Amino acid sequence: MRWSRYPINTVKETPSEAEVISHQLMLRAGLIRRLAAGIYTWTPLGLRSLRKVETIIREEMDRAGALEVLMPAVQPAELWQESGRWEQYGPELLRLKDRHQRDFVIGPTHEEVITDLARRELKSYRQLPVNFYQIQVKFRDEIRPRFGVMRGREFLMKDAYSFHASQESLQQGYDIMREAYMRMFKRMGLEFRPVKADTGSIGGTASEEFQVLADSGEDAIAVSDGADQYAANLELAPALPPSTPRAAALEPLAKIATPGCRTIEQLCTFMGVPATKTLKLLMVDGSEGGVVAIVLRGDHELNAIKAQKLPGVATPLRMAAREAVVAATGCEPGYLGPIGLRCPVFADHAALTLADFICGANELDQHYRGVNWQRDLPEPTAVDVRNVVPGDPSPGGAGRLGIRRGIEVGHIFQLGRKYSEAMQASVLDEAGKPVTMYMGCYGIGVTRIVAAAIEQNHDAAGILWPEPLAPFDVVLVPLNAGKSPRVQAMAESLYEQLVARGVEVLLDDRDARPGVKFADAELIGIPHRLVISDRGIDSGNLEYRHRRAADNEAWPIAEVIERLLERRAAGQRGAS
RNA sequence: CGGGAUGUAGCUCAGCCUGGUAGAGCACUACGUUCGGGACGUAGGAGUCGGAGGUUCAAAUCCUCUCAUCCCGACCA
Repeated sequence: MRWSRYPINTVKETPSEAEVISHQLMLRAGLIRRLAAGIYTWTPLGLRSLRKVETIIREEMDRAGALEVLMPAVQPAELWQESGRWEQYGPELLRLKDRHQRDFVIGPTHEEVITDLARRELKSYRQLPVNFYQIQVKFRDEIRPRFGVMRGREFLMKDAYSFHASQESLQQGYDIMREAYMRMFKRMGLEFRPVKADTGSIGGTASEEFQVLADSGEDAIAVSDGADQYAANLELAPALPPSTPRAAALEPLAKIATPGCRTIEQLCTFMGVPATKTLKLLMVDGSEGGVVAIVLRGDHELNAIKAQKLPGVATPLRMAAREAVVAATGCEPGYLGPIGLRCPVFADHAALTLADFICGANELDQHYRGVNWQRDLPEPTAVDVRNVVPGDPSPGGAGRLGIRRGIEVGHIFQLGRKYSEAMQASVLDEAGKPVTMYMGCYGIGVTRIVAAAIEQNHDAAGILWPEPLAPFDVVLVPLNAGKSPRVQAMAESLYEQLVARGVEVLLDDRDARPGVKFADAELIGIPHRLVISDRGIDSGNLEYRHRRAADNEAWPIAEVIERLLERRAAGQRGAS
């Protein structure tokens, strides 16, 4: 491709709307252009990388025996009513009416459509197992789209759905997909971890996410440093009950005035104690009205997923309204404590191991100190409702947990029979009896992968594409070709030879100054760069530089093609 | 949805407080000089100042409404 014939519009200034580095670089390098909030056009350059991601996914899905289909983006409401998600799904589901006033949705996912297809097409256990996949546009009307294509509303997704006659077969299909995912993300050159995950609104049982590790990631993940290799989404990671017994009560119970100490931080500053000696009490809505109290150690955070699974707690989790708190305790938030509460109370394990602790007195500007379980108040039910913190023991049994940030690029689920039951998708077994199929579901955020790759691979000058995802393999940079016929001729010759060898080459034939060409080539992140100049030709060498290298290499002109092919092959194998 | 902020040329922004002929840099076009790390000069094209209404002799500027975009938002007991 000739640069002069290819619309690559780079910009020096960072567009003000971009917050994270991948979004900034994608705009500056001209990979995407925003059309509306969370909705982007992919330019020719950006699309080349997006297609590379797609190709790797397609190859690995095919290798794993999955069959590609293409389902409609617009789906009739009837299917969603049948599965029950017409009511369940919130405003994130974009609904619309056609000219006959019939309800439709723009698909945020395709369980309903695929299950409908499966129940029509699959009649016999002999046709199972089978796995259908597609790479297709989805629309989710996110509350707050941000970070460019990282959390867009419209995005490209690979979704796959497998159908099985038994749980064992589902497990096998799931394992095959897990392997395929490991291969894909490795081929893309990404640093990632599979982590245990919550199944969320999709439902089902076993589930893992594939997280690309990056500080700007929206998800927190708990990773063990031990031999157990444990990794889980923070939402899901269990906090093990402490093994140390509770210390003996030493201090007497005393009520103290704590004016203006509404937060743990204020309380600790006022009292001169660490947050680990305090208790906090959170009020959440109960499932049948009323409120439920949850007690945590002062420095711990509530885990919403764990909390909403407690008996009597409303799903989804909602913090209790101020009025409800006052009605239940006679006190407003800021001074709540577990002593003398009438509502149901749960306490986190860590909160229950405290002795001589400080907690609210359920009176304005008053706290208790020297509080002890059993002696001063009954022990509530012990539960795990907090987020794990760095240093907690790994649930895997070896090592301690650390917290890292990740970008979720893939998610695999064993759905079981949730949709097949609701939509009556069954096949006949050996005995001629209908059996409801087991389903698995496997997603990949294709668009997001491009952003994640940049988030993980960039420097001050621009993008450092993992080679398998780069829009071009090589950029040829002739200097002063307008004045030097031999530079021009050599650049053309190299271009033709490389193209003939199947290399994706970008020839910078613009009449621009060298600095402009170098800066652009680095910004758009082409892995291999070859500079053609009079100076080089005189010395019998051309200048080669890898995008990740700090220095140039001088390559004899006669060897340039072969050496470049070698480097490219090495890079594609992931040896960059 | 609640709170905050911002809408002026393709991009980054100034001008608004204190009303009076719409600006700069980047980008773009032409010409000339320049040519190994985002050159310089000259000339030029480009904006219904988000939209509607109002106040005023006069509105980018003041007022009201509206739309869009961005940021923050259980974690507090």
